[in-house]
Amino acid sequence: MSTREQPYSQPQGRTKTLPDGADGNHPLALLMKRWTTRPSLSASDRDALASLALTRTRVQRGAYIVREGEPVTHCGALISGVVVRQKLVSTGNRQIVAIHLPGELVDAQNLLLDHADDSVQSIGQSEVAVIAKPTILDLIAARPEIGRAIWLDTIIDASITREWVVNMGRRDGRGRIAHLLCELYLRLQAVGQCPSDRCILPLSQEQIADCVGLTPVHVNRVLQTLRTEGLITLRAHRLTILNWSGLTQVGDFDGRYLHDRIKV
Amino acid sequence: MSTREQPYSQPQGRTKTLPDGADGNHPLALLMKRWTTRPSLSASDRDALASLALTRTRVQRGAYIVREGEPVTHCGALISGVVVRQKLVSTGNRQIVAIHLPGELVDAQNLLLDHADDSVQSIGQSEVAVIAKPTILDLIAARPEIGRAIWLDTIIDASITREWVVNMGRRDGRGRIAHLLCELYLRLQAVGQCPSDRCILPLSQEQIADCVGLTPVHVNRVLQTLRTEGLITLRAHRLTILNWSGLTQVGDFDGRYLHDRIKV
DNA sequence: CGTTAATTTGAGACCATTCAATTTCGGTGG
DNA sequence: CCACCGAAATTGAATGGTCTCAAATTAACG
Repeated sequence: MSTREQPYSQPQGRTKTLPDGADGNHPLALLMKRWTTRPSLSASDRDALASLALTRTRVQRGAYIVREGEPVTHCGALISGVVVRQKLVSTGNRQIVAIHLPGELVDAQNLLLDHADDSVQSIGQSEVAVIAKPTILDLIAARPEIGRAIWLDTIIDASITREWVVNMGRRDGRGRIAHLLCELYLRLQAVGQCPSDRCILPLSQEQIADCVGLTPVHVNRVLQTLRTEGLITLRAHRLTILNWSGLTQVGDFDGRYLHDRIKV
Repeated sequence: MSTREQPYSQPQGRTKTLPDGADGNHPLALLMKRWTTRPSLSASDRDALASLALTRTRVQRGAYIVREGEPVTHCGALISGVVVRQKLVSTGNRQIVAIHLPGELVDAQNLLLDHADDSVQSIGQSEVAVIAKPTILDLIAARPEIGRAIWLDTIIDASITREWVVNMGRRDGRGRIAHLLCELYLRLQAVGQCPSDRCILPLSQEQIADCVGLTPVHVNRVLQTLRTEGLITLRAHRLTILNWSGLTQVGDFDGRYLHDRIKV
């Protein structure tokens, strides 16, 4: 529900340019790894990606990467951290419409639009590879396979959003939260953030509430029931799945809508 | 909520092939008209579209055009009628995740996917231009601008879906229904189905309920309040907007998320 | 180790659901 | 043209899920 996030920060104040490849990996390494299996990019396509002009930036917790209504000049690929897309309603309440994990494009859908129609905000601290819009559009024009890969990414994002509509429309609080946890667990696993049955869930209860359309108070109570039923453990951002089949049952979860965002 | 739709019909039984251009217009006329303004296709691109191999089919009320989980072999463009995308949950309840109007692609997102992840069902009777998936993919490869047009369409669909998430997550019944009516009114207007402040709203109250995540009973009660407050008239599928600014206020409606799906 | 954010708890009010039963409506055949 | 039928819309009353509004407790962070 929160509208009281971090105060709006100016673009120049929100990020910090880092030396390229500060951690020894290419900033787009996760993205390219993802795209080798499914859209199956050629080696030369991958080279083109690798030599793309980009700025590696660090985004502070709560800072905005894109603001609703702004003209779209850049496109971002998430390197590390977690980022949410969100919209505000007139009462000031917030609805999160998507969660982005490392290796995903943060606002590919804005490439063909003049103005962003939602905001992108960083949970915790994150790193983003920022690429100028014309750079990406030229790349797509020159290399159709990369264009297809990006298109496929937006299609899978859309599929996830549709499942969220189902989640909010036809499941009660228990189901919604269980479903969200199942999705995030699989997606975190796909990007190597779940060594075992436990993972770091970077969302607060208030942010979970903004994902599933409930109040933080009610999210709290639902999580307690999931805990006492032995389905999960969750505290201090550490989520453990104690009973996967039970959780999928409560959440009516079938991961096929995630397509290539999970390991099959 | 209904699971009791028309009984499942076999593909061969559900449609009827019509002579091409039975009404004097090209089946893709609306689509091409839409794409001349915004993605601004060239004349040769439009020619390529006009000579595309397609089958014009009539779809009976309640029949399925795509079934969830099926392999995707075709893509459809809606010529006339109204069609919904939907998913079922384990309780048997239905959630409608999108509404498609004439001139829109019905399952463009499935072009890059192996299996459909939701079903497409015809409200009332409709006509669809069915195009084989390889035909479309070849066209996109040969004419990147058409690929972009289709991509933009999927992006706008995704934007609408995100607004639906907001609608279900952060608005009460009144707001949800008012918002849906505002959206449909503008979109129907964009395809020339609203000569004045009145239009044909082809959804039953039960179908409205499945769009906004409520029960038909509650939709009925909400509609009554909207009527008694002098905002709308709605009976027998005939919707009249009596007080547009009042309705947009109740629905917290800002149509920018519709992008090119409305006339500006 | 203090300060702020996040989580937890309680009780009452309210929105929406459930489950029928009833009425109206649109279309059909006599 | 009327009688009829099934689908859609409407109504009622009781139940239940979720919200609201605090206040208290716990955890996170510099």
